[in-house]
Amino acid sequence: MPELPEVETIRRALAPRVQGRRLAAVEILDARWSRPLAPDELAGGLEGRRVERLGRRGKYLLWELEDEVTLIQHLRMTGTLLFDPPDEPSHVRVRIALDDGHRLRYTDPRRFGTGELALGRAALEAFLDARLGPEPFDAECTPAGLRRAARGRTAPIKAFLLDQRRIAGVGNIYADEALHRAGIHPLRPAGALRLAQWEALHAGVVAALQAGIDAHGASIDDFRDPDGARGTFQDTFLVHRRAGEPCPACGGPVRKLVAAGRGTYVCERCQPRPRG
DNA sequence: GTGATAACCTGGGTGC
DNA sequence: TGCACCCAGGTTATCA
Repeated sequence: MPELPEVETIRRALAPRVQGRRLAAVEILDARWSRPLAPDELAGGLEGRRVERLGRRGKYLLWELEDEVTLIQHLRMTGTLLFDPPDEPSHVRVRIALDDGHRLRYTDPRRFGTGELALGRAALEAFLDARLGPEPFDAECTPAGLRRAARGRTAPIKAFLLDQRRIAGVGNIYADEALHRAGIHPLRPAGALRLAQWEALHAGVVAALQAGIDAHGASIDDFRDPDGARGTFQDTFLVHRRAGEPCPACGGPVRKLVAAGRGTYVCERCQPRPRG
């Protein structure tokens, strides 16, 4: 599941290969990907333009093209970008040919991924600002700021972490791993956390995301980098998808429960369940 | 405004 | 072996 570290892994691998190149041809095979624009309409906005920068914001991959045109790409559940795959992969939704002869293939078995066009800097910022809170690694993302955003909230902290408007880039995997690092139960009401807990959680989020980036992402199911290689973060998960196994910190059992409607993994010795 | 839930979608796993 | 069913999850829309 591409979360911030997986998208960053893709960005780092692709940026030196696409920056400065032109999108010679763009073929969109799935109208779901480009809607509300028709495939030809979106492809027409991209073709011939030079890639000035490949950026990222939260889980969005930002293809910043000349003339202030940006392709805002979200991989959702199973999206993968492959660079010069040896064979034509299955579930190809978009084909891109670069002007130096290299090829990109966007594959997405579940077809949740999206590509949207922003015309102009203001449109891009409006799109992102409406959907995303601060980047976890930025100085503006602070424990005190998160605490303010959560004030009065009774929803579980896991739901708060998954809400991209509160903090950008955290998904199900990294929320579980961050909460375990911080010793906080995922069902604890977000508004009930003390400042010291927010400090621990902020540090846990940053540490989990950085570990994911260092491992080139987590490849539980579909994630592959642009060269088709798997990430290794799944090999060092503390709790996520480890139900029934001993907690690496205390040896207690890792349990699976549902929080925010998502499969959630917790060690209730390290992460005491809230009373009531 | 807030929180919970359904819907989108398909491959893989499980049970019969 | 084949079929039906369930589950996974990021985001958005809808409802209470």
